[in-house]
Amino acid sequence: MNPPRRTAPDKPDPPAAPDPADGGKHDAILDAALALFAERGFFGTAVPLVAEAARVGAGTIYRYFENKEALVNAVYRREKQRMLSALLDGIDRSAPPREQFHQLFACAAAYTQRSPIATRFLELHHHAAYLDAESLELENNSQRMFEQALSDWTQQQAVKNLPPALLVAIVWGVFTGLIRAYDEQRLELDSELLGQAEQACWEAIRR
Amino acid sequence: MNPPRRTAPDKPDPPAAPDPADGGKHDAILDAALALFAERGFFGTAVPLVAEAARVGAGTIYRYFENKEALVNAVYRREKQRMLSALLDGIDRSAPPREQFHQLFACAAAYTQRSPIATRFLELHHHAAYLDAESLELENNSQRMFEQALSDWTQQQAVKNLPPALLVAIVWGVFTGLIRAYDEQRLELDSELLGQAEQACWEAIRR
Amino acid sequence: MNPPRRTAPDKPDPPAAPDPADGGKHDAILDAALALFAERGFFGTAVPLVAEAARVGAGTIYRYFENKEALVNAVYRREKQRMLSALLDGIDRSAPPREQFHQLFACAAAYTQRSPIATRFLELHHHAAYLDAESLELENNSQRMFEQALSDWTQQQAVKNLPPALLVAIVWGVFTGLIRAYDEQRLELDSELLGQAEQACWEAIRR
Amino acid sequence: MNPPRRTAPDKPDPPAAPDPADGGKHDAILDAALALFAERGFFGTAVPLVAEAARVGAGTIYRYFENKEALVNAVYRREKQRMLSALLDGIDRSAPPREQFHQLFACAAAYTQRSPIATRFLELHHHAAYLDAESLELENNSQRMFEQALSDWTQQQAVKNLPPALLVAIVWGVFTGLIRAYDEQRLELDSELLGQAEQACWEAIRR
DNA sequence: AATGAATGAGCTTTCATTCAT
DNA sequence: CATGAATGAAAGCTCATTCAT
Repeated sequence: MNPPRRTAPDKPDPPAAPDPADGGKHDAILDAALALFAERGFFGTAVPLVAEAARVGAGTIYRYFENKEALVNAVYRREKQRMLSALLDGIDRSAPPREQFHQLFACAAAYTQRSPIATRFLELHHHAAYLDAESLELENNSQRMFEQALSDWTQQQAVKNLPPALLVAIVWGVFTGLIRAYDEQRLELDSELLGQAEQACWEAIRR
Repeated sequence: MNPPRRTAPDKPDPPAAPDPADGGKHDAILDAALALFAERGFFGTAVPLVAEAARVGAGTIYRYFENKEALVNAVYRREKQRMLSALLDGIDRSAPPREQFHQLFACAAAYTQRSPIATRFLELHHHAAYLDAESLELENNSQRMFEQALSDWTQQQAVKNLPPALLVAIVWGVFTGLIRAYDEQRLELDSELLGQAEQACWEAIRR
Repeated sequence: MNPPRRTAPDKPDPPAAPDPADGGKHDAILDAALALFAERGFFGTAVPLVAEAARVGAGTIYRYFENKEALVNAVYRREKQRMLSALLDGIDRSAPPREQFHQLFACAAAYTQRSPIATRFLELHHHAAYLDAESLELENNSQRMFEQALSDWTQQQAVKNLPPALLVAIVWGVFTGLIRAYDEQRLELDSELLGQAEQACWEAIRR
Repeated sequence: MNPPRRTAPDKPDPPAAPDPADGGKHDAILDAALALFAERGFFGTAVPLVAEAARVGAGTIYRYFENKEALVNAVYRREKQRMLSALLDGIDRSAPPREQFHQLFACAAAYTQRSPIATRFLELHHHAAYLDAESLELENNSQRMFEQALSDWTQQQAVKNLPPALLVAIVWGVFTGLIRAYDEQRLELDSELLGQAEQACWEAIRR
């Protein structure tokens, strides 16, 4: 893995849903909102600022999203789903647990590197009061999927027989810790270090 | 460790700095601000609300703190320092690394249980844009102290020979993961589970 | 007169001006605007809402009316004129005054019953700030016509020798009072009651 | 009665409730709101405009009134009550009906002349959608009081045996008609004319 | 020193109007 | 001609901050 750039891509994601030709405004707004919410938080970001960044009129945002809260939820869901896809699509559930774990770590690392802004956004808005039921449901679903994977590995005698929620908390916590350390510029996430972190994390949960 | 209460103390901390008899207003404001910022966030908390909760006039807050930002930084520094004290005072740096690690984990667990509101506050305001240089400096100091401890353990051949920042990220990440899982009610943090988490985390970093 | 329905027709009025085949859009807009302005007031009615109700594009309205104010004035003039026609066409100016008065009252009652929405609109927009000179001129004309009628009756020694404007104010006031009482559901306007009101009003002005 | 000035007093009403020394801001806001709402309507009046007219900051209005709707209701209730007092205090309920009727007419005329702006306001906001339950209750109460008076006069055989609501509608309608005619400058309300109107109106309802 | 009423800048949101299609 | 997506000015309202008391 290359030494990750300190800021970067995040925008070049192909406009996800092929919108019915609105000039890409819908996605432009989501992109702008993502960057600003990640940088300044929800309350710290004024809607006209999002509009300006998206190069649309302030009122236009309200043609696409009912209100500011709906906007942040739309961003949250798009990014959460993208992240989940990035992680899950890269895992071969029939491979041995240790291999799957490696794939997971690699995908997560690749994702955070490809989408640092989205990563920051998701980390920041993790459990905000303005997330609606649908967003929380998505959050729960993702949690459940990870618990399922860890639970499977336990049954395959590969990892410790501990509550899946605890195992997820450990793995997720380690990864989050890495991201934060990287964000706060205390750690350069090169591939050697990622490999070491992966191994350490595996040792935390392996039987 | 007892099954932790879902809410609780947090206030009875002795009035840290022996203020020159201002009727305790300074601390009352910090206490009120801590609770409100933890519950509603920085932008969600109106200054007059803090004043009311602290039972002082709105203008009084500005005699003690330059502005809202200064207030949240003061809260941050007080709580961060308290937390650091709680962790570091409980560790016997001459004990064997594994024993020190146990003490650290136990102190951290005790702290979060004793001060759930402060824990929530620190987690929530972890890297907010409105933290000033002094707060970030404190953050760095604490980081450096933990790195020093991990570095020592490495030299004592007890833990892996990895960059201390990585080791801290792992340990801190695991602990943060536990707190979150508990906050989101996915995990009950009883003493058995904490012990298992501690052991897993140790296995992540031990040589 | 039948016990009046609480809501009802109002639309089936023949499309007043035989427009040069614009697909009926001009009238459709006026119809929609009438209903919405009557129900929600001028400021409470958004132009795109009128467009939707008229089943035309929002921009189309501006091809027929310079702006919202011009639209409400057009509605006002159309309805005021219809109302005047309804009243004046039903009066036989060669009949004895008392008979003419009866015809006037009957026509007015019939009109308000046939066109409750228009009645509400005219009452609501009676002297709004956004009525333009032409609308006010129409208002004055109608006033003058009624004054003329009352003046004639005075000369025929049938009604009191008072300023025609006062006589009109009295008759118009009584009728408006009836409408309001009906609107506020304090009065059921059956034919007996209307007859009594008519007689009372006549006694107010008769010599 | 003097030839009424075309605009005039309305403000000099003593600040009704001796407010607990707020610098008269509460009343200043009500006064400014009354004038502007009467002139431009509820929706046509921007809150900052009221603030400017009252010579207070825009935010100050919200210290005294929950929102714009609460403000218009406060104005409505103050003015309606003042008007009712003006009418009812001037009537000697033990006098003969015709004399009472004269007093009523005289009081009403005096009130509208003394408070033309309030008169216009009450006329304009008569049954607006933004009046709350308390305001409507006040409206109903006043209606009931007038019906009671008319009903009494009927029982005293002085006026026609018609539904009190109809009698009120007639009297109130005539008076409203006079006001409108005056407002629209079609009628000068001198004392002679008022006397004639009073007599005509009495003839409408007298037995 | 302490207060809290007052302020006005700035927020989210709406909507009359335009103009590229 | 007709459209309706886009706009941005202006609305109602909040709240960090000040200052007369």
